[in-house]
Amino acid sequence: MALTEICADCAVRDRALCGSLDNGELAALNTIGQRRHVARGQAVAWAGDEAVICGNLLSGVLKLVAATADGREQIVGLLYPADFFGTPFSGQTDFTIVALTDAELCIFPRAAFERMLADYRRMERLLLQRTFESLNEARGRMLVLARKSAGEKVAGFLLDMAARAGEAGCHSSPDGPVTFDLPLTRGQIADVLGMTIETVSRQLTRMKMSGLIGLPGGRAVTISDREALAARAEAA
Amino acid sequence: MALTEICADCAVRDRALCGSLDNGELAALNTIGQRRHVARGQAVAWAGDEAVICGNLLSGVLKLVAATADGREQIVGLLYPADFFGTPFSGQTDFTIVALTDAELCIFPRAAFERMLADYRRMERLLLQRTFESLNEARGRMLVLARKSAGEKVAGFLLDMAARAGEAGCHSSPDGPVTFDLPLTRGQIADVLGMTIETVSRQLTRMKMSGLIGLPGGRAVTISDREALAARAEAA
DNA sequence: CGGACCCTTGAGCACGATCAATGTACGTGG
DNA sequence: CCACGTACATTGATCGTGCTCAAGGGTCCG
Repeated sequence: MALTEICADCAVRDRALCGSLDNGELAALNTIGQRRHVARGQAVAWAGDEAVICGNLLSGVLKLVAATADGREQIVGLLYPADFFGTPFSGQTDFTIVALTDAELCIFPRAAFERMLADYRRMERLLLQRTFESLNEARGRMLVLARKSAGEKVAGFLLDMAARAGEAGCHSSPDGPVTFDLPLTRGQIADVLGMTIETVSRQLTRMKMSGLIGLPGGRAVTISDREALAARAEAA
Repeated sequence: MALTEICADCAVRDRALCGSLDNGELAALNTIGQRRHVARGQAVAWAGDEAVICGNLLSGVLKLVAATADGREQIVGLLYPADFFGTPFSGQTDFTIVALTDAELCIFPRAAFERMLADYRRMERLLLQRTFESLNEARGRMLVLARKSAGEKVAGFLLDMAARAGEAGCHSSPDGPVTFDLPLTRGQIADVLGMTIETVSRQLTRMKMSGLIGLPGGRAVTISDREALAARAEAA
């Protein structure tokens, strides 16, 4: 199956980096890329290993994990469909990438991808822009991790997830109750926010008691009072 | 004074982004760049403002600051000579940039700089690589901020600063006591590490008591036992 | 000498981590 | 179909790190 055909039916065709390529260029991409499926929990890359691949995420969610020598973990980034992963020009990967859900990837050998960047300037430019965005996001997260309280962290996280769920499904109800499923377990939320599973749980129940949110069960969350939730995300 | 002359005597000529340009290209750069001096404490850019300039740091140290609505601050990055600052392709700056010491900048209008990137591919490539490095550093810092104890944070910070001081002066004494001046006040260290001024001070005196370091006075620090300090930077 | 700024040290407290028990949902095999 | 195992979530009790508030000392400069 030629990649051009694959690309034609690619779920993220217009949003991924390769959206900047025309059909002829996709044919070239064809020769070096391939699809791969990873199961939930499976690692895509290990911190410390040589960086041999990079690519785009087609479906599912990946986490980027940093860890201390003694096993403490911190999720330093989440990857959603159309996101690029891997570190071109870098000898080794600094972070472990693990699939949080079953996921589908479109991967390239790093060296070949770097040559491609040289050939397709629009793609390199796009990658530069995205990298700046990631950098800004990471820095913003540093403020959250270091200076925000548990309540602020969880409230802000819920708003982020609601925004992401909204832009996907786009039920377009700007206010009023919105319900969606969190793609993460409590433990993973804790890993993202730099807290413990118990504190996340307690904060969620507190917000339920205050009427800010509803917890219908499973991973579902209902934003009942977006205003108040936003206030809690900023309050000291 | 032509910029080419300026560039010729530029302190960071071989280390900055523009090190990738030849003399003819520097002449072009000449037409859009200019030097600027900023005093200690003075801001170079404000978070939320439109991003109009970017450039290279020639001398001094700058901080990149994120802040909450109610005034809590976090330093999300430090800039040293030869570092690039600013966010090309982004409408507004997300972080405030302030000079920690008197500093000298080489600044460009953002739009003009973006056009330059299009003309000089080596520079764009270099910027992409540097941005990836910054991203990795920011993510590594997320782990520190969220998961490390006060002692680990301070120990790791001292080692970082020692490494930086070493590569500048390069007294090349790999082991054995090394003495250098911290470029930051206790308060600024606290802002970098996500803690309070008091906790930083207490940790430093603890390390002095343990014989890991010496505090000769002023901003000076002596690394007496690098091994033990490194152990404390990793220990739980 | 006075004031500004930075640093150190102490006492007390609060937030969130830790330890522990129980509850809930789901899938598997007897 | 129910018993069981696993993984995830909730809730409680207790503890400790690091923040807060407060006082005092050092250094530099006008």
